[in-house]
Amino acid sequence: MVFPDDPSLPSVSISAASMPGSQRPAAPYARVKQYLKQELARGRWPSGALMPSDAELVAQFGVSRMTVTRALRELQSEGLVDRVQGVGTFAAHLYRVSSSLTIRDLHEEITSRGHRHHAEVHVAERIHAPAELALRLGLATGAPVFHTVIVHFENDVPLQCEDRYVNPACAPDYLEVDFTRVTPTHYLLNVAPLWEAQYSIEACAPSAEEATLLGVRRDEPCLVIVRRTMNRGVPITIARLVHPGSRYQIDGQFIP
Amino acid sequence: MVFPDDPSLPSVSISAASMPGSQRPAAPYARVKQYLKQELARGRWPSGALMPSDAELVAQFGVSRMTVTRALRELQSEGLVDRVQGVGTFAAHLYRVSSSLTIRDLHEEITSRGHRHHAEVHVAERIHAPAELALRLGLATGAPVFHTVIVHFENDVPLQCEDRYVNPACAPDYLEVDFTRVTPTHYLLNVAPLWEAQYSIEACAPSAEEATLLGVRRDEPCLVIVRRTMNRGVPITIARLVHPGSRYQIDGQFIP
DNA sequence: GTACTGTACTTGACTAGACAACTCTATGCA
DNA sequence: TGCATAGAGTTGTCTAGTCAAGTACAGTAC
Repeated sequence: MVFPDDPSLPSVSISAASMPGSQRPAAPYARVKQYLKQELARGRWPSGALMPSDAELVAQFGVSRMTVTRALRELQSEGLVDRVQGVGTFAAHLYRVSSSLTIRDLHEEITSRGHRHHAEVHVAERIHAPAELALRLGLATGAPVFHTVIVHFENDVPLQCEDRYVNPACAPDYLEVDFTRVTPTHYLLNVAPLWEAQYSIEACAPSAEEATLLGVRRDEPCLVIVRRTMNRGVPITIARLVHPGSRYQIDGQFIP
Repeated sequence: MVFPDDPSLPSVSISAASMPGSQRPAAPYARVKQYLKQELARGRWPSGALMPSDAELVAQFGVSRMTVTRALRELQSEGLVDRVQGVGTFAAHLYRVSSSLTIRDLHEEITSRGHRHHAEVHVAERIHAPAELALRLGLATGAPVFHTVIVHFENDVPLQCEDRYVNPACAPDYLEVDFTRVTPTHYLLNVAPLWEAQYSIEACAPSAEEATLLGVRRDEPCLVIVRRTMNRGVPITIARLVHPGSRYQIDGQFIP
């Protein structure tokens, strides 16, 4: 993906190789992939249409089947084609736009903007889980659970109120951590490196407590992310992240 | 370097294959991938640590290098490892959680929930682009632009107010379309199959007009998605999608 | 000490062929 | 007509090897 994209026709690899400006001729699998992508964008195969078979592409490009397969497998993982064993390769139905949403560690996000980040810890306690929380953390009712409420500031302006419950089995010394120096996200990523996460994003008004902590009015719309993470099937943490709507937005992009 | 501690001998694929419930023995590349994923989750290789080389994995699993390469390439594309030519494979720095956010066509999303979808077209016009809009659509100031305002209903409840500007060059007959039958998203995907998209998600109060169209109060927090899509560098459309916070949320998940 | 060089090791990419699993269609038989 | 079957075509996966390109390090000449 670092290569300059190759607008030339797929067959004339010679010209691409002898281009004065081009660094290196594109790898064969990349040429096949680029060709298919371009023709898809051009509308050559409408949604659901049958695309050339492996064998046809092998003949067309004069490469081995492994090379064609790699190009098609990557297109498949990008959601651009559907392959059905025994049937063929089809242009994907693009009625959904799937994009990569990166939820970064807030500290990293703020400092990468060149701003100052600091945090205030308002609650750091060990409680007994009420029924609903216990259920969501996969614990017994009344089992001990860690609870923190932390407000994060960007250049001394409150940006996020983080209300978090943590399964003690995953992070026994969670409450020992100095959260003015390390964010819970960062700490938990070290304790349990790989996650599965479910999240929801919604707009709603803050609770009275959240409004106070964030220094906003109760009718200020807030962007709320609720995230539940698990490691190998074991729930780790549930976090409710509340952001003033006027100060925070999520940006993303999708490049096919 | 790796031989001393080897807790799980990967050679015992027999047990997995002879499991009564398991359909089929996992493919070799999947076994390699699964093994590396599991050990990464276990913390065997901390962030940035050197992982086994291709050759070591070939010897360990008794498979060919193409098989090992495939497993590692997929892990790389998932962001779990970093490979550096001439140096080796390293456990990735996981200080960010990247997840896939799928923005589906609203009609498909509603009907897949088993609900009814219908749309009301409030504006469908051809205007002359003011300066800022023209800039964002890559056109000259005053150039013609299509503009639609459509409200989408789920079971007769307003769910989304869609305010959209379209580049006529990409969809000359946009205004001819019956948007009570086809959503603009769906139509534009047929006209221009492949997208690059930029979007932002934020919480804010609706405008007076939006509040009226959606049947909510002006202080109801709304989830607003602004999306700009392009095809091969040409801007296609800019859409502002406003949803009542009490009726809409974005859900997503991340599975490593 | 410094600069160069050769060697070993690493990942990147590809080939030619093989077998398996699956789907669809045409054919032959009852 | 209806059904079973054989064959052709497709994707899924793997092997055993090759060459290329990049990095790191030890040894050597100066």
